[in-house]
Amino acid sequence: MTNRNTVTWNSMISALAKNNKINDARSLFDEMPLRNLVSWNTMIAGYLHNDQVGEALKLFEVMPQRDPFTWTLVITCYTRSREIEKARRVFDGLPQEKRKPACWNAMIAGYLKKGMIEEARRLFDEMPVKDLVSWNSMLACYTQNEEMNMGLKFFVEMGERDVVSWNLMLHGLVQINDMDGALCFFRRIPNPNVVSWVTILSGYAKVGRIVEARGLFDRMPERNVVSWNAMIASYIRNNQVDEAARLFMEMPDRNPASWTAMVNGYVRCGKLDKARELLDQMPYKNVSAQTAMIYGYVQNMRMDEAREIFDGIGSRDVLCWNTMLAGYSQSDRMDEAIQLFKQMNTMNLVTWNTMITGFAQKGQMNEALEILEKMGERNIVSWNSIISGFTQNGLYINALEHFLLMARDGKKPVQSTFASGLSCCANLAALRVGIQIHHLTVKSGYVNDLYVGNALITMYSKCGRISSADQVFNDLDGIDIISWNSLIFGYALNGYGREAIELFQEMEEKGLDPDQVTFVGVLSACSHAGLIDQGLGLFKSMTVEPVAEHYACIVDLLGRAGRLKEAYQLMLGMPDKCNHPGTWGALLGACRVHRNIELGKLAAEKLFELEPRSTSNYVLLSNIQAEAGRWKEVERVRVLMKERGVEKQPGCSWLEAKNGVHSFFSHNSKESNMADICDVLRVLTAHMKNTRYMLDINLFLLDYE
DNA sequence: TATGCGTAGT
Repeated sequence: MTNRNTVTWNSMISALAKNNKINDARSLFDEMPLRNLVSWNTMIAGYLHNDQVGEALKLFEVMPQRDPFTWTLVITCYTRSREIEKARRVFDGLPQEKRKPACWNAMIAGYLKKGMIEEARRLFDEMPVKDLVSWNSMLACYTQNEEMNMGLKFFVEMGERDVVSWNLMLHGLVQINDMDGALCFFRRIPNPNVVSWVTILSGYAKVGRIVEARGLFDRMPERNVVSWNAMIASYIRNNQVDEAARLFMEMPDRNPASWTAMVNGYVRCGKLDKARELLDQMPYKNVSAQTAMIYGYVQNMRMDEAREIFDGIGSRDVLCWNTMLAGYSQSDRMDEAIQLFKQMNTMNLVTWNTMITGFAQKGQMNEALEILEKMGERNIVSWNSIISGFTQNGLYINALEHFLLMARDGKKPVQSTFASGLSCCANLAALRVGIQIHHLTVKSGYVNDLYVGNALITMYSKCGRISSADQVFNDLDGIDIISWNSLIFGYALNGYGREAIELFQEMEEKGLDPDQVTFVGVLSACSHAGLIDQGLGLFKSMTVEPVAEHYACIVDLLGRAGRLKEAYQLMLGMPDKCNHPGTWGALLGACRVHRNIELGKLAAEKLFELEPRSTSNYVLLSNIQAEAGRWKEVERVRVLMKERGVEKQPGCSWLEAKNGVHSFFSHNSKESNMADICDVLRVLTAHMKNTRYMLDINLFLLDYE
């Protein structure tokens, strides 16, 4: 059947496939006059080489006969698509005599990719005939899973070693950043080849030792395109894109990886137009380079250009889809994200998580939950996205519920989970739950994480346990500006103005530069504690550019002292015309306390303009007018509210007692013992009548109605 | 003369 001619066709197909010209290879395969078994195997191997597992399997289905080569190829197909069980079924179905060592080796390699070292070892021990590739495959299981102690033991036990064995060990040492060990090893390799050199070179680049990497590159006895690519990638890794570009121009020949590395390099340093220029010049564009370009556009909010590249890609992989999807999801364009999502036929965990994050950011938590339900396997990122989504949308109880559901799903919280959970407790003033989560962070070893520590400071502060906040602050191994700011805010919130200022001074003495947030904290501390002069002094001596929030603090501070005119004057002098609701809100609040109707009206009108749907502004103005007995004006505000479709939200508060959180709404409270509670309230109200709270009782009654 | 599987590097 086979003639000389068929062999020639076969070798041409193989050569084309190995040079990534898979479509040309297929054309030849279809055209050839006489195919033998080797032709089919060659074509399947070609598809595997080009990462087209689906096409490979299609050919396998229709081929007329099979041999051990074929079976090895099929096992590799399944291990590449991470379907290890299918691979194993094929393997188990083979009769003993057809199980060549390569077949076993392919199976071991499959377990390696899944990190299933024990399974691999069992198979390795069962093998009747082991060749050097078998030993190397097993060694790779150890070195690629950072099991270097086992790896070294195995390496020593190996009767025979080749340069692949040495290179595997070398790569393992590089992966755990043990460059001293790696260099030692490299020096002892009997005949290091270009792979050995590239491995050690990349290792130095990985730990930032770019000069040593370049030294190795210059000393390499032979260089191929991968060596050049590795050096280019090293420069890009270390933010030296110009040096990389120089090498790119110099190199004798380039492959798609060279181009992709450079496109990626320009994208990483923000030179998008350079990246695009290169991409357009690429002789054979590949999906990796195009995806890098899409990523660049997406990160810079240039979605139209990203889409243009995306639409021009013939065969997209899952990374490409996910990059485009993340672009829409991050720029709040969920409708387009959904469209894309529906068109995808291969997805992975990242795909689903991207959708969750997108919905969560838009506040569409029901949609986010729907995705969580539908996805099969979830990871910690899926749960974190849901929990932080609820947190950021103010749905703290739901967030904490899902904290528990996550545990039921068998996933352990990490830093960001704890940060979200603690933030919920802070906002709910749920001290007991907060303390429980604190214990969990200790148990799981995250208590010294800076994010967690800072969240703990805020949690204790907002729950009124300033001493605990202080203790967390002092116990943290390393603190940053956010830790300082959190504690300053904590003191401010709890009325310890002087302590907040002291902390601020301590921070300055330690040589730390306060930022804008620090000043908001310390100014609000002055305001809450009535430290007028200190506050004004600090404001004048601020080392950062004042922003609206600082003005709001000062307006609040002056307002509380009754210095309304001064506050208003300050606002007029703000750099850009004051459009900050918080500042006007502070003024309006002060006008109510000090009964300044004219200024209050002015502030309110401005606020209606800035946030027409905010209930509290209407209520405040209405209260001011009511206190002055100007009922017609009160009526006017109520009509205004109706016209604009603003509805007063029912008042709500909650507190935490032994057995959970109790919430109270001004209507239809869920509490069953409401009658008892009202009795107590009446007693307290009577008591308050004889105190300085008397002033506000009429307001209380007005709201109560 | 000449072809296909499994292990290492960008």
